Amino acid sequence: MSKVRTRFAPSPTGFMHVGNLRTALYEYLVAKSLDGVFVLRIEDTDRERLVEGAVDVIYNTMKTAGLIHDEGPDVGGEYGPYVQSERKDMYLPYAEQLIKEGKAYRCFCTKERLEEVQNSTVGGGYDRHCRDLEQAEIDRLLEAGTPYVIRQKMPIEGETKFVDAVFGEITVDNAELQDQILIKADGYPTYNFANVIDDHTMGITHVVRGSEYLSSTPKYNLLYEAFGWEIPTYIHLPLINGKNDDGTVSKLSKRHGSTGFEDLIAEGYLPEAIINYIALLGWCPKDNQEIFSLDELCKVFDISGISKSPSVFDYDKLDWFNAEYIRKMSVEEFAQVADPYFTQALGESDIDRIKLASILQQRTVKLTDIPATIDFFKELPQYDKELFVNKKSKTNLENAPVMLKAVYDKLSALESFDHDSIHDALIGLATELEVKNGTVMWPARISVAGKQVTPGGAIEILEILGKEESLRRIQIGLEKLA
RNA sequence: GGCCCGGUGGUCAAGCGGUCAAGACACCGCCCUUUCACGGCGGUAACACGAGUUCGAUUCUCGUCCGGGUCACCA
Repeated sequence: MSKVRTRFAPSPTGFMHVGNLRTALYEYLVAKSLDGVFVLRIEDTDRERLVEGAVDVIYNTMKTAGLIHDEGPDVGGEYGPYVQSERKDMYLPYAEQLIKEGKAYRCFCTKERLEEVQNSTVGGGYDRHCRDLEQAEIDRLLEAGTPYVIRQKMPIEGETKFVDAVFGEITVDNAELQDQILIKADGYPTYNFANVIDDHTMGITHVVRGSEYLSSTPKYNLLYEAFGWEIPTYIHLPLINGKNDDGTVSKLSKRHGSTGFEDLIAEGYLPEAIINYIALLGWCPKDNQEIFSLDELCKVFDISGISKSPSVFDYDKLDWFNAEYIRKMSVEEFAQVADPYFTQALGESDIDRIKLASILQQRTVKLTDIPATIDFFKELPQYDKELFVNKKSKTNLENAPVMLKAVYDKLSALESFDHDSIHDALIGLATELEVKNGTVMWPARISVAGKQVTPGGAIEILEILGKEESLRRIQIGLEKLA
């Protein structure tokens, strides 16, 4: 059996939709799980839609996602070129070969005529007007320089069957198929034609793509058959939908939230979490494991685990994956990915970022949540003294100032302001005063943070803030309660 | 509209003729606890519907309904 080869063939639009990324991921996994080769091909034949720098977006996405291709425009390979616009001269000869063999023909119909036919025919579509023109007529039109396209002769009766690795056997009536255009009037191949030529000449064995191609697959096969080429294994993937406000679902799009890989990264999601999540959107391992590194996926991925029914992209679940990945990091790693967000909230302050990271790591879901949760370190927010009241901690406006004053005295007497010293001092204070720990801790934490919900407890915040700033803030709290 | 595909809790999903129908996310409750989180424990919640086939259907067949896809000189 020949070596498995898959390809990812994106158009450079400057945007990598998670649906596309998921397709790329599965292509990668199919190849890697079968000891095969993963190819990147850029499909840029639509020159009107060319976007500056769009190819770089593709490279960057693949790289940060970890989907390393074995062959492609940037790394080369035996089957180049890997950019479709550089292959444009390859296609016409193949189409002409088909004409010679009587399997395709030149169609001189004008767009106007085609439109008319479209509207007058019951089912719409082309009427095969030029399919059997006299040779003399063809020669005359050619000599007159009449523009033409090249169409493939599709069978008029019967049906075409094919087997998809996911969806099983699918049958389509040939009557559904029109004489498809291979070469456009401008000499460029159509997408479908270029695709088949490229996939075959690049030795692609497994075609992995979205299920929107399911019903056009017979067209591809008829082309493979016309050339006498071996038909690749098809692996069609269920679509990814988004949930609308009214509860219905539709194709995942911007209205559902960020759908681009880069957008998700900008929103504070980790590449590994995104990959892990989308891997499970339409595929399930035998043992229901959920957390997978890319390497692990390569080992356990199996085509039989791909599902047929479409799925809904769930940001809540993505959040969970992201939080899981954050918690799995070392403090140092987390501090590193969080650093830009620390800076965003704190500027270039001298706060110990490792300490900050250590209290933040367990409670961070998305990196972008960080600034809002730590901005109080930079500046004590305005807050209402009612915050000092907490039933569970048994604090109220009467005892809070008493506690706070005691905390102030105790802390100002401390020589070293590290975690253990502060801990012992405050816990000791609670014991001394015969109150529960919370009764001391609550006012202390509120006074130094100025908000009800904080990352870490009073001790952690005090330590990070340092003695001087802590005392200053407690003083402010005392004044507020006075 | 024709054709193709799909339909298990709110979401992702296991299941492949006999199960009290897994698990995860979300949600709710309890515990832990100096807040929030983390962690632990528990809970609510599903086979779209109707006929068959069968001793027995979530699993097989057909129909209905619902959802999606596709019908380009776009990719």
